[in-house]
Amino acid sequence: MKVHTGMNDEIDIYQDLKMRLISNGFEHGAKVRAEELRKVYGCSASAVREVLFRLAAVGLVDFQEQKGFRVPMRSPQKLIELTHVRVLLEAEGTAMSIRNGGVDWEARLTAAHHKLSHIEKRIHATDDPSGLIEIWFASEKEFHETLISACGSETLKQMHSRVYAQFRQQLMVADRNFEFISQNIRHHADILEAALSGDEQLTREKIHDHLKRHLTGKTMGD
Amino acid sequence: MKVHTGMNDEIDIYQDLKMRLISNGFEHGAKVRAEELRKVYGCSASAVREVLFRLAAVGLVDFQEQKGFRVPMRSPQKLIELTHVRVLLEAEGTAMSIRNGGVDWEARLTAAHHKLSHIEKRIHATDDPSGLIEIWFASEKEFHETLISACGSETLKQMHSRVYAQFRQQLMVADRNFEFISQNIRHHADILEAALSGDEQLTREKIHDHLKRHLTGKTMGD
DNA sequence: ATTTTTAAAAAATTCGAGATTCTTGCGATA
DNA sequence: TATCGCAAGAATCTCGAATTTTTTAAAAAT
Repeated sequence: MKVHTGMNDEIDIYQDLKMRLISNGFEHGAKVRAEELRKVYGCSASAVREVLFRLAAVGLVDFQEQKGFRVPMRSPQKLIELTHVRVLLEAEGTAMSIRNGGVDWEARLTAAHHKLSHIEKRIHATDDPSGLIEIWFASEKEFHETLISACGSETLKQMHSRVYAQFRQQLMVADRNFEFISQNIRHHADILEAALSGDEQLTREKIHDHLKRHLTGKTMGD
Repeated sequence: MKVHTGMNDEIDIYQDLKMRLISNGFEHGAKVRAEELRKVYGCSASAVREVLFRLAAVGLVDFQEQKGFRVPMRSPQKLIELTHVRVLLEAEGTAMSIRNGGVDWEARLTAAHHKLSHIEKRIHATDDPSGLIEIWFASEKEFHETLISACGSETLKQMHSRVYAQFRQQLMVADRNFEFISQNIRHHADILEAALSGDEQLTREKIHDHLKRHLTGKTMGD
C-alpha cells in the first residue's frame, strides 16, 4: 500500500502547473523558474524543468535557449489567431461527428450539454459565481470536446486540445461578472440543437457565432 | 577563437535528430534511447532527453511516462488524418494569404514555385533521382510554407509546420521511382496559377486535389 | 502445461553539484 | 554626461551517479 507522503509525483506537478498556467495563476510574461518551483513541489530543479518542457510542447509556456521559461504574453492578436484555428478545427470535427457519431454520440452530447446548462443556469441565478467557475470551466471544456469526440481523428482532437488550452490561457478569468453567461446559454443550446438536427452547415455557423466575439480584437472578457 | 572539437551543440542534435526522424532514419515503432544517442552525440543522456522532449512537442516522437520515447508507428489511418488536417490548415492559410499577401507574397510564391519546378523537371528527366531527393524535399516544403506565409497568423503557421513534419514522417521515402513527379508538376503549377488569379475557392480545391490521394488509405508512396 | 512468484537485468528518471552563459551594476574612459 | 568594458552575482544548462520503475527470465506452484 502506498503511503501519502505529501510529496507529489511528476504527473501531479504537470497537472498542477498546467492548471495554474491555464487559470492564470501566473502573471503573463513572468518568468517561470524551475529553481523556485522546486521548493513548492519538493523535488529537484531538473524534474520541474522536464515538466516545463512538456508544457512548452503544448504551448502553455514559452521556452528560449539559455533564457529559460516564460508565461506567454497575452495579446488580442494571439487570441484572434487561436480563436480562428479553434473554430476551424472544432467546426470540422463536429461536422465529422455528425456524420460518424450516431446515437451514442448524440446521447453523450446531450448529457454534456445538460450538465453545462445546469451550471450556467446556476451561475446566471447567483450573485457570486466565483465558486462555480472551476466547474463551469470543466463543463464547457467537456461539451466542446464532446462535440468533436466522434470525428474519428485522434490527430484533430489532439490539435484541438492544444489550441483550446492556449485559448483558455489567453482569456482573463479574474473577477468578472459573467455577463456573457445568458448569451452563452443560448449559444450552447443552439449548437446542440443544430448538431442533433444533423445540419452540418448550420452547426458550423453556430460554433462560429459562439466564438466570433473573440475574433474582433475587442473582447478579452471570457 | 573557437576550436572545432567535434562535439555538437544541442541545436545541432535537435536538427540532426529531426532529420533522421522525418527521413525515416529510424525504424517505425522503435525505441529511441537517450542513453544510446548519448554516445553518438558525445553528451549526457539528459541533454538528449531534453531534445527528445522538444521533438515530442512537434509529434515526431511519442513520449510515455516511465516508458521513454518511441518513433511513431506508421499507419494509413494516421496519414489520412494528418493529410486531412494539413489540407484544412493549408487551404485556409493560403486563402488568407491571397487576401492579405499582396504583390510581395505573389513574388515570393512565384520564386518558390520556380525553384520547385526546376527540381521536379530535373527529377522527371533523370533515371536516378536519389541525389535530388533532399533538395526536392526542401523545395516542396518551402513552396507549401510560402503558400501560407502571408496568412498573418503565427499560430496557424506553427500548427501547419507540425502537421507537415508528421505528414512527412508518415511517408515512405526509400527507393521509389518518383512516378508521381509529373503529376506533382501539374499540381503545383495549378496551385500557383489559382493563387495568383486570386480565386480563393479554386485554390482551396487545387490544394485538396494535390493531396487527396493520401486521403484514400491506399497510398504510402510519397 | 499454464499461471504465478521471485529475482536479476535493463531502462527510465531524478538528483545536486559543477560548468556555462546571461544579467546587472559599478567604474573607467571619452 | 554618455558610452563602454569589466567583474560579481544570478540564472540556466550539463553531467554522471544514484534511485526508482519496468522489463525480462527463470523457478515455483497450480
